Amino acid sequence: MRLSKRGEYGLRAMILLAKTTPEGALPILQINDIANLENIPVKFLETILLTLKNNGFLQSKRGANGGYYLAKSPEEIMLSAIIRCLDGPLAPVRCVSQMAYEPCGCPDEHSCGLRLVMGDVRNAIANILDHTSLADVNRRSQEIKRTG
Amino acid sequence: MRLSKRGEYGLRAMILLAKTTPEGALPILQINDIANLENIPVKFLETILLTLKNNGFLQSKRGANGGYYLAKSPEEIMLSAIIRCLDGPLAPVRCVSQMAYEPCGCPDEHSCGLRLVMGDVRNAIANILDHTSLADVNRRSQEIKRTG
DNA sequence: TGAATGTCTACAATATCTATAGACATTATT
DNA sequence: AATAATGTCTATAGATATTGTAGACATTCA
Repeated sequence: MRLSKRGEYGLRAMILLAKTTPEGALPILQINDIANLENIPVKFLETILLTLKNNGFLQSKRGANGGYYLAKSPEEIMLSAIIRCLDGPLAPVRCVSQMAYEPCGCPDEHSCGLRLVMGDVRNAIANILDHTSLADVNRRSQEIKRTG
Repeated sequence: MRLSKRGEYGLRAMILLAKTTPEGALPILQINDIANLENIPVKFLETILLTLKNNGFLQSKRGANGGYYLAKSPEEIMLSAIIRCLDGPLAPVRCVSQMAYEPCGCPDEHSCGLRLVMGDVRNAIANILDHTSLADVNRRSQEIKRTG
């Protein structure tokens, strides 16, 4: 039930970009800066950000003073979408996956007890991650910093 | 966020054993039978059942007419325990794991937004799996069979 | 023009997962 | 006692996924 490093790094990078996006600004960050701040191997981060870009989460500016910035507002980017992009389905087993369903081969999938429970688990995970945006994450972090 | 084959096979075997445990009986099943019924590679299942035995989930009888049976009542065996035994921690990241905590290296773990969200995810998963027993799984399956 | 950046593809290194091999120990049955 | 049926245990092979790197290229700014 684990988030990969790719997924974790991607999320951290996106959260950082969202953090530095105050009000409709265009807060561009360079790969190197993100890598340094978050302690991520540069070349690995490169491929992650590129994937995120090619899937519409980021935009970029090339050349000197280039960098990456969010393609949408931090309010609109949900954690579930980022994780699905980098790590694949949220579901613990394919036979309850929305994005990558596959039959699991049990004699009666409809009444398979394991499948029913794993469906609940999938929903529990998705309910959180589908409703948590990058902005939510940073608000929550800020709130802890204020209230302890 | 995926359940491994080992985890899945182990759960299926345990659920099957629970299914055939009606009332305080000693319903012994052999590796071969379980493997055939659930379509699991025999030698792989061997190692899984052995692990489950060595961790107190199963008991066994050796020799001719031997086999495996549950060490406790199906009501008492929770899915979370089986998964932790075969697949490791439920938590998506180590820094929110109960059974295998590790610091993730962010500057302030206490206020790390990602950690807070992943903590919620961990709890959502654990709340389901800690409260679902083998007996629950089979009851649920039965109910679907009755009501459609 | 040159330096700073992102783009892209391939690949290397490592880890993990899945599965199998095979020698051994125990028990029931005859 | 002999035999066959079973579980026990450890090692390891094979496949796949993850993590990370290399390097040539394209674009932009100054």
